[in-house]
Amino acid sequence: MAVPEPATTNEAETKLLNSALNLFSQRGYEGTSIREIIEGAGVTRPVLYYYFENKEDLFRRLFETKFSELLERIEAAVESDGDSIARLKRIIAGAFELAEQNSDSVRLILQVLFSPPQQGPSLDRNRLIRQRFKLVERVIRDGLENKELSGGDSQSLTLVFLGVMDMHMMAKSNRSETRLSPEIADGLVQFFVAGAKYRDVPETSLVSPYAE
Amino acid sequence: MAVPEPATTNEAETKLLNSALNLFSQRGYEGTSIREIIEGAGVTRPVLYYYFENKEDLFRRLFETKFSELLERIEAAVESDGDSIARLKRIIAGAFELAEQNSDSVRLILQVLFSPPQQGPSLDRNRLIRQRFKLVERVIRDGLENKELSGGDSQSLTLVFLGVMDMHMMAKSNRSETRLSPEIADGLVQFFVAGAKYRDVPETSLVSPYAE
DNA sequence: GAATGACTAACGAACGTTAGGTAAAAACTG
DNA sequence: CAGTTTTTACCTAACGTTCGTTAGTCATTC
Repeated sequence: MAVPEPATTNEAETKLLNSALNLFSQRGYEGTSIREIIEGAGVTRPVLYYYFENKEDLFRRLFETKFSELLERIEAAVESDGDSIARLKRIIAGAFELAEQNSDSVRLILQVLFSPPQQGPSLDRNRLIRQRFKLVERVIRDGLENKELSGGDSQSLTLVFLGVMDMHMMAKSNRSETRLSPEIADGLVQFFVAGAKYRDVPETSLVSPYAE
Repeated sequence: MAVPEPATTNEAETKLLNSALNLFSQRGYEGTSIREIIEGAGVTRPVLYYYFENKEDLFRRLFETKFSELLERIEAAVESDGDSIARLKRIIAGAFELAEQNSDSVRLILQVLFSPPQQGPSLDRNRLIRQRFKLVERVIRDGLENKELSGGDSQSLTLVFLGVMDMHMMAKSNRSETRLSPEIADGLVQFFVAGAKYRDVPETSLVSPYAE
């Protein structure tokens, strides 16, 4: 009976989320006012409070959506077929693809992961960091078991891997001309594998950087 | 008779800078109010405006001091003796040492380098990023010329190097139990050299991530 | 006639900043 | 070197603005 397209019902909500993504990713949480968000969305203030509890709720829901997108991509790569090196390549390639498609989302995510501990709304940053860490670590542990990788414990290697990946996404965030192609993703993993394999020094490891 | 200690002349200014470092590094620029800063320093508000033009001036002067400390350390390592691998080790070891000694400073620096473009007071972030980038790149270019390194252009390799270094400093910022020892610094450079050397793929490079 | 989705208008609190004043030390002057 | 002026280092008290938030109202739709 009713229109079978409730997709376009929350037009105002979508506009608010888009405006919020744009502003939050560029200016941060405290640097963005609710007045700027509603202006960008072309609605009035009470409309925002109709769809969202408050500013923090808006930020949290926005962030959770975007972060889930990234996690799902990584998860898909982790559970994909092939050896661990191929899966590592897919992890980076997927993240790079997201950064190319939706650089605002990636900037928002990096902002949260790398911001000072008490900045912005209180969300469990360490949990988020660990979630992503664990996914990548699983692949690296597989690689160590199959002797595709060596040269350190899984935690140290994961930290290096994420460092390389994130620094490139950060470069893309800062300079949008930067192109993060799948070829670069492959090259970085080759780099990583070589470093983890041919190292002829005693293994070094951090004291549980993101352990459980 | 009177206490002959004029060393404590700018006592209030120092207290303000210390309080500001503590708060800014933990909560960010917008997340910290002038009232919190003066409370932490145990002075009144006009005292802050006596020593600093305004909040932005306070932040800028604080940041510039701390960032210079880091740059000077890197510079010293860049200009030190030995092959480029030894110098790369000293760069990381120096940064790690600073992170161990003064984690607030490092957190403040990382915060500025990695925050979204329009957050906080307007300071030329790309210039700062480039300054540090150039210093490291010089050593890596030397390494490429002397065949101590290979496997990519100097810019790509520098980006990887900084990614590995920064991710570890970030880990320290998030979890202060993390120990960033000189041994770990050495291990990371070994990793880096192996990755840059034994890679058997065509060289890949980004489109000028932090070129001039 | 009850939700839904929007509006105008205002709220108190917190923000960065400043006007205006004071006690003591430092610098100058006859 | 005594007397005067200036500067230093702080204070109390308030300013105007912006912040996030909400009470109250009103069409439109089901």
